Amino acid sequence: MKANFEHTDEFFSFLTGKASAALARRLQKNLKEEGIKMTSEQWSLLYYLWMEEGRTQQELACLTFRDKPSVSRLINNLEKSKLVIRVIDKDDKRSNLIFLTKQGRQLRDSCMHQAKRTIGEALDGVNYEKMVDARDTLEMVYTNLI
Amino acid sequence: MKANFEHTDEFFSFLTGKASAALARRLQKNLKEEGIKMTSEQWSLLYYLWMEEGRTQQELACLTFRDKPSVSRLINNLEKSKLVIRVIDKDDKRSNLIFLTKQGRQLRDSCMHQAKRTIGEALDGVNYEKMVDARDTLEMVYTNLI
DNA sequence: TTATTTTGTTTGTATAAACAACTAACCTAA
DNA sequence: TTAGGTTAGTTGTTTATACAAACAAAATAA
Repeated sequence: MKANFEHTDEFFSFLTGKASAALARRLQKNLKEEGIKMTSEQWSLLYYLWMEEGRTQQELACLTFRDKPSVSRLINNLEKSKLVIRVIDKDDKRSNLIFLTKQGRQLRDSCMHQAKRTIGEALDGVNYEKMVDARDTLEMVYTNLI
Repeated sequence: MKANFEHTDEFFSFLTGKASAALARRLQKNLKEEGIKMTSEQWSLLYYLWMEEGRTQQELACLTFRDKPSVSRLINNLEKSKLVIRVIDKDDKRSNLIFLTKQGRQLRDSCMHQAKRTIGEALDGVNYEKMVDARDTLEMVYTNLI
């Protein structure tokens, strides 16, 4: 069943994604305040490595909703910053396994702290259930478009 | 009153903005199917020019939540594509007034059609009120971060 | 085994973003 | 009227995105 939305402008803010863009900017700013020079995109990739290392680029691409070239280049920059390293998988020489460096591992706590702070700032005064609802709605939009 | 959200991952999808990214990709794809080579970013700027021409770059920056350099370069590309022209404001020589070309004006109907189609696809099966709620919640997040 | 397809990654090219630094035009106030 | 500040836009630099095309390793099929 397809809804009949006549008013494009009513959902224009979804097209722009301004809320998530603002959130990304704020995260980057908060990290910078802590002396951490890291983009929100790099953060989002490191997030999954802090949970578990040794993932392939393919896995990271799926997890972060990026295509493979984007992940490849993000990792280039993270390698330049000495936060991760590529290790060729012995069992499948096509794959790179991505590991954190000691330095990358050390950033985890302060980065997660700043992420929580950022989300706290974003959700100031926002009803929790409404937030969960919004997330679920966006999730549905996303699956519609995959 | 600051909410205490312990679980960062619960709101991770907001950080990524994957829904709006997917929507932007789909719009671009739908436009391409119509033979229109245009980015979603260009679309979002043209949208406001289709409503009213002769806006300044500053105005367009505010309307589309971009900074001035971003708008400047978007307009460079739109000029290259012969869709808009810059006209220096006689009353204030600092300002450029942005007008559509004949070609840019002609694209309006088919572009708007594809935008409505895209939104229809995105909102397939999504409850209208939930969508309005989600938009309002995101609006609040945005204002928290400005 | 060899040929074909699939999978994981990289490279090429174009577009766009943010931030900082800059120029030019305008305004205001001493 | 001139000095200082503001506003509008551009340019430089770095980072990130998408899509297409390439490449090599692995899996599959003949």
